Amino acid sequence: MGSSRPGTQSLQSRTYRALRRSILDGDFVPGRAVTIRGIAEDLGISPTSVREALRRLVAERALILSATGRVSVPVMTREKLAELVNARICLERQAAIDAVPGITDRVVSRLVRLNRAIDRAIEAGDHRRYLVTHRDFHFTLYRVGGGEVFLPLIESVWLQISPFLRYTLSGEHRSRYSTSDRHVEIIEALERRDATALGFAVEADIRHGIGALIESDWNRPDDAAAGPNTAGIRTADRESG
Amino acid sequence: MGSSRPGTQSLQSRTYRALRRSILDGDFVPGRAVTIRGIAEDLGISPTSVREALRRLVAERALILSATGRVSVPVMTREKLAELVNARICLERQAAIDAVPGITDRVVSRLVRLNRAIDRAIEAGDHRRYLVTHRDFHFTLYRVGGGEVFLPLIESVWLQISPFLRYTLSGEHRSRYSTSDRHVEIIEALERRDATALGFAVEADIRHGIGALIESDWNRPDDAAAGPNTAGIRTADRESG
DNA sequence: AGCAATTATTTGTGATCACAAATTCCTGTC
DNA sequence: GACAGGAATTTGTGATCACAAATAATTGCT
Repeated sequence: MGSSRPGTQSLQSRTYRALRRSILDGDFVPGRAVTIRGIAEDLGISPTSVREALRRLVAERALILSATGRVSVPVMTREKLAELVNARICLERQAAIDAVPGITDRVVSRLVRLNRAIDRAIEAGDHRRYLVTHRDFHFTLYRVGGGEVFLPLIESVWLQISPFLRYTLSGEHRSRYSTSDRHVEIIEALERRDATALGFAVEADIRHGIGALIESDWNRPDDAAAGPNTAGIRTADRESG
Repeated sequence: MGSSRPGTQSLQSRTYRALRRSILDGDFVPGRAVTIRGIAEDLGISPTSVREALRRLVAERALILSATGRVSVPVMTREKLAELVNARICLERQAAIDAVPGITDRVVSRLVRLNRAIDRAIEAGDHRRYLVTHRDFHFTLYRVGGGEVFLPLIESVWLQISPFLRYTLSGEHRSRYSTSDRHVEIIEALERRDATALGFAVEADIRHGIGALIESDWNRPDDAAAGPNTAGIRTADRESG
């Protein structure tokens, strides 16, 4: 079909993954307009696949569709952020608890390793690396409990938070972040296979990690009104991490 | 754009809504293959819009995309159903609790009215009417708490359960269903504005309503292998209910 | 200069088409 | 009759195009 060699995924799917990754990595500025043709040109492909990729991201609430059919990166509101935090707590606590029966020492040691990588990224001030490793830590845990149901739901919530998270890691916010402390609690609960403690640790991690921003001056002067996209969508095509 | 008069929604969006409604109403049999061209012919439109509508439903996990690009109605497994029930409990308990501050007597009386409509539908043996009113009852409650975050997540879970629910209302299963009893508990908790009791009532409603099926002989001989779609997709285009 | 009206451009929409992969149907063989 | 092999059909994919709505740019007027 089309022009794909066997083994190669569809162009639309690769486009989707590239865009999603860019969103998760914080390359999409809230408020910016995203045009089909703009991305199609950046990627050197026809608008067809881009349209489908964008619509998929709209369906996952990573992007929003205006009444006139225009796609853009959603702007965060306090109410929405509070709801997203609630959703994260609901879903991720349950996903973590569901993971407990499947936890092995191997998984725990991997989480310990990822946690060290997170600390290194924070110390080095490497935003992107922090986001990647932090994401990897959480999803490594949630993946243990199986979950063709919970994971997509959680991913949708992360996609909605990610464009906003960009702010948390740039500038003065970074110093307030001691996320890894809570990760240690998570790891300790896992070592004891203590589901209840794990649930509280996950909730605390989320609440302290993001919830703190609700009351802070996060609504900084927008670089949102900036021009059209070209946000450096990296086409690198690896399985989601 | 295209050929739509102003005020009319896009064809793709109407197609999506029609398909989603059919899924929620139980017209889609698990395992059945859904083809782009098939639906396009049924609806008398070009494949383009249908493809986008289908992909959106795939993104929402209402349908699944095989490795070869084929779209079909997912087949339920015990594990997945257990996960879906867990997800419903997580999300809907929270959504209900979030609704409590916004509950008015007017909402409560509407729920009472809907609950009576559900009972009537059960007595009359009207499956479709039962599904519609039952859905209306739950989402009327969840909508009170605002929620541009929780509602889409809950809708995704409902879409995943719906094709399976078709079984619960046909044949011998119906007699076991006394869903409305739990709805009364929900209403009583709402009248007292008792968030904690409400949470338990919602959980009980979900667990008893669907959870009972996990242990029952729900995996009846499939009419799944039946021919291509043409499942009577009703094109009626009203705002989602 | 400030603002409204008009023109030009951009952008989403949906149809059509060519192509190749996947599926189905038919046939021939054992 | 069951099954493998091959032709015919179906199906998804992605590009291209015409069109109209929406946005941006320009012009003209006060």
